[in-house]
Amino acid sequence: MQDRITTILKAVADPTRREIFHALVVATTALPITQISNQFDISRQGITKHLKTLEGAGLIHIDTKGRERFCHANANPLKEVNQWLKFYEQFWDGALGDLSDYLDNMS
Amino acid sequence: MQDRITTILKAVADPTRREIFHALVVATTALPITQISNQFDISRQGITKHLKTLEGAGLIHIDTKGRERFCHANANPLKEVNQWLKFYEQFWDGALGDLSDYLDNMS
DNA sequence: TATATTTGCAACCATATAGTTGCGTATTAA
DNA sequence: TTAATACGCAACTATATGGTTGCAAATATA
Repeated sequence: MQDRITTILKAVADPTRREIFHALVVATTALPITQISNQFDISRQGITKHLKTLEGAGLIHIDTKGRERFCHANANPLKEVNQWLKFYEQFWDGALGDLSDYLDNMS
Repeated sequence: MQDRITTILKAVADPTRREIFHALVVATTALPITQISNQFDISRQGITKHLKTLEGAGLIHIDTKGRERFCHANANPLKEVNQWLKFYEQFWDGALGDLSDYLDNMS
């Protein structure tokens, strides 16, 4: 199908998916799907689709217990993104917040 | 339209675009569009579309000189991705290459 | 046992995306 | 001046994506 890194990047490229992932990361406990979908404006099925994408990227794991399916985040795949980024670090300048950032945001 | 970080992530989520960006990053000189498209199997117009997406994300800049348009990379927007990642670093484990990575890749 | 809750599956829809081809135009070279 | 080169624009196609709804099945509760 596609690259692992591509799968991960596509997963986090969607803002809703990033929100879901974030909610799961900061949640102290694993959350069942309905409870997740209650936090969003889109339908449960919409959420389920996003969860599948996140699961496919390894960013969440789903645990079935009875009729409920508990989701918890796994940030490890992001290490791959971090590694991809690392190479380009030598090509960007300074720390965040310096002049070049200011100039970048002008355009 | 959409978030800056979303625009950047979507730009790099496509493998072809990552390749183009990489080629421009490692090129010592700015490259005209035709020369870029010669390095790929897709049409010049296909490349042009990708270049526009990259430009929209601020990852490249295009300089017109005569009939040619020279493209050069700008890695700075990746700092934003780096910053987004940073928060999740506390939730992943160890250095790259340790046991948990091995386990991540098993699934 | 009857009912309510949590979920998956499938079908469907609209739009975005990755790609193509054809054609016109500006610039450079012969 | 003619021909070749580099490019943008527009139209088009196929498929992916983000979202919906309806329905059936499994599990939990009354």
